[in-house]
Amino acid sequence: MRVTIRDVAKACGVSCASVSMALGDKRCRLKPETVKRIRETAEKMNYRPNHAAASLAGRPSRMIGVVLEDIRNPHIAQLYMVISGVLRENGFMVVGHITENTGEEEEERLVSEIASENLCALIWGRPYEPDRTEENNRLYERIDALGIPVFTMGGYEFASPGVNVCFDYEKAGYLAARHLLEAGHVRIGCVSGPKNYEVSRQRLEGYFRALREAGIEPDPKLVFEGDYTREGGSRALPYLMGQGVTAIFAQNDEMAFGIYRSARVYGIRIPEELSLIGCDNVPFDDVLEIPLSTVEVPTGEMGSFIGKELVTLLQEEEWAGGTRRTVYYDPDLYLRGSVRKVGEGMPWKNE
Amino acid sequence: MRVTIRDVAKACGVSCASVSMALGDKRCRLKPETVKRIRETAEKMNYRPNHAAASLAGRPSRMIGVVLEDIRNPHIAQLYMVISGVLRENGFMVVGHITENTGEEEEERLVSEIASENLCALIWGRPYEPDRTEENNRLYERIDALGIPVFTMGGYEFASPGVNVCFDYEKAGYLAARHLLEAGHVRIGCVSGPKNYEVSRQRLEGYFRALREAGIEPDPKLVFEGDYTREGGSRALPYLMGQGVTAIFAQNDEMAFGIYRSARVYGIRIPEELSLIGCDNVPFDDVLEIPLSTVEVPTGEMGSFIGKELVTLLQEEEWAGGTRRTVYYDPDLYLRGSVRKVGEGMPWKNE
DNA sequence: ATGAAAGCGCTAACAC
DNA sequence: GTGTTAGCGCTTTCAT
Repeated sequence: MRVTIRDVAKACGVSCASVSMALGDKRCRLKPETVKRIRETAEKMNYRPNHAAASLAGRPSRMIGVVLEDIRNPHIAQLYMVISGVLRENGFMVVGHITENTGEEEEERLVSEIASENLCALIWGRPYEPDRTEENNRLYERIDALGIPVFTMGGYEFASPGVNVCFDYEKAGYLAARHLLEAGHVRIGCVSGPKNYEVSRQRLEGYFRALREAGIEPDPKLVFEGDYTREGGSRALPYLMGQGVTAIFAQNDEMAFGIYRSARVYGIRIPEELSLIGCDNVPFDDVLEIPLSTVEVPTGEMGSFIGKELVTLLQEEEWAGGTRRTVYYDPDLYLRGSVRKVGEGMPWKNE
Repeated sequence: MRVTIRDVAKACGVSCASVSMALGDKRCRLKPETVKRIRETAEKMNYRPNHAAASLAGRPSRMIGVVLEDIRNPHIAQLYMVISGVLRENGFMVVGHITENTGEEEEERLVSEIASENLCALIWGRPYEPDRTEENNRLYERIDALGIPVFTMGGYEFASPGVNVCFDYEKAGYLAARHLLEAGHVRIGCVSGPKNYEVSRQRLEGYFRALREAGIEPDPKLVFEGDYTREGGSRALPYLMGQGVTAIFAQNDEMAFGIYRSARVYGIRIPEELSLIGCDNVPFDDVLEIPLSTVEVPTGEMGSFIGKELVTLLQEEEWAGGTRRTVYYDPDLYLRGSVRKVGEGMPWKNE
C-alpha cells in the first residue's frame, strides 16, 4: 500500500496530527525543527498526500471543474490550456467536461456528474441560452447548491460567488460590420451562430446597429444561422451569394474558414468578389493566402484572468460570503487582407 | 451539508449498508422491492454519492488522468475530446494534464501530481523520448508503482497493464516522401519535429527509406528540425528554399501551415514553386486555397479505441494480473492540391 | 509544543 | 435479506 501519514508519523516518532500540521503549511505550532524533520522524512519516504482523504476530512478539494464546448476550435482550446495551466501551477487539478452535445438531457447529466465530484470550484464555459429560463433556473438551483465559486462567461446568473467574465460581442459585431460598411459595402451578409445563444444575438445586434447607423435597414434574409463550425460557414456561402451580398461578417473564424473553403469550391475570389471578416482571431487566420480580417477576442488574457482570479478567491479565508461580479473585455479589429474597399468614402455619405 | 447515504438510510428505515448496496448496482442481495424503495428515496432526496469517500473506502476511483501536450493543435484536441467523450459516457471523470512545458522538472511535477490524485487509470500521451533512458526509467518506476492501467501512444515501456496505441509513423514518412518522389521531385526537404522524439525519428526514417529506395542518398542539410508548431514551419521555409528543394515533407500539418504562411510572405507559390505534403490531416487542410496533401492519422478512431479499451479493462474483475499489448494504426495518403508533378515518371527511372 | 481521539461518507466483512 | 462494525487517510478539536 501507499505510504500514509501514519507511516511518516511512525518513522518520525511523532503523531499523525503533527505530520498533518507540518505538511499543511498553515500556522502550525510545531517546533520549526520538528517540522523540518517531518518534511524531510516525508520526502524521503516518497509520501504523497491522498486528496480524497483530505477532502473527506473537511479540507476543500483541489479539483476544479471546467465545462466547455467543442475544444477542437483552437480558440476554445487556447482558453482551456491557459486556464488549466494557471490552475495546475497553483496546485489544482482540472476536471474537464468537454462536451459538444447540448440539450437539456446532456445538461442534466453534466450537473449530476459535477455534483458527485466534490469540486472546489466550477468554471462554466457553456454558451448561455437566454430563452431557456426554466432550465436555467433549475441549473442555477443545482449548481448554487454546491456552495462553491462559479465562474462564467456571459449570461448565466448564478448566485454563488465568482466572476462573470464577458466579452463585448455586441461591439464586436458592430466593429466588424462598420468596417465592412466603411469599405464601401452595402449589401452585407451575416453568418450567425445558433440564434438561441446570447453571444450570437449580441453579435447580431452589433451588426444591426452598425447597419442602422449607416442608414441601412437590416434585412433578415441576409442573416444565415450557422453553428460556429466550418460546415455552417460552408453552407452559408451559396445562400448569401444568392442574396447578392458583397461582404460577409462571419460570427466566428471557424465559420469564416468554411466560407473560404466553399468559396474555393464555387470559384468565388476573396476579397475581389467577396469581402469577409471573422471574429476570434485564431492563429490559423494568417496562414491563408488571403489572411482573414477579424475581430480579436483576447482568449488568452481572459483565460489567465479567470485562472488567477479563481485561485485568489479560493485562497481567501472566507470567500463563502463573497459576491458575484462581472468583468468585460473589449474587442479590437484585426485587419488583414480579406476585405476589399469598394468606394472612396462611406456609401451613405455618397449622396 | 449535503445529503449522505445515512440520511437516505434513515429516511428509508434501513441501514447505510443496504443503501450502499442498493445504489451500487452489484450483485446485491436485497429484496428488489427494498432496492426500488431506496433508489426512489435517494432520487427524491437528491442524493449524490461522494466519490472521495467511496474511493477512500476502497472502491477504485472513477478518475482517469489524461496527459497531453499542446491541445491547441486541433489534431490533439480531437484526440482529447474523443477520449474524454467515451470516458465520460461510461461514468468516468477525466483529469486533464495538458501541458506544453517539457523537461525533466515539469515531468517530475506531473508525476507527483498524478500520484496524489488517486486515479484509476492513466492515459499518457506525451511524446516518447528514447534518449532519456534514465528519466524514463524513473518515470516507469513511479507510474508503475501506482498500480493502475496505463495507456500510452508509442515508445513508453510501462509494466502496468494497458495498451500501447501506436501509429506507424515510419510508414507515414515513407508514403509522404514516396509520393513526392513519384511526382518527380528529387531534392526533397523535410521539416522534422524535435529530433529527440521517437515519432519524429520514425517519420524521418521513413522519409530516408523512400529516398534510398529511389537511389537518393539522404542529405542531412535538407532536414530542418522544427517543433511541430506553425512557427517552426515558418522558420524552415527560407532555410530549405536556400537549399534548393522543390518539395517539402512537413512532419505535421501545423508546420505545413507555417510553411504556407511563410511562402505567402516570401512570394513562393504552392505548388508551382514548392510542393508540400503534411501529416495528420487536420480539418483546416481543405480550407486553404491550395488544399494540403497529407498523410492521414486516424486520431478519432485511435482516441475512441483507447477510451473503449480502457473502460473494458477497468470493468474486468481482475485486470490487475493483466498484461500490456501494442496496437498499430496504419497511415493513408490523403491527396489534395499541394503537390505538383514535375516529370513523367520517377526521376530515377529517367536515365 | 505535541498527542489522542473522533469523525468526514462510504464500503465490505461479518453477524443475525 | 438486512444490520453492525471497523476501517480507508486525513484533519481537527481538545487534552496534556
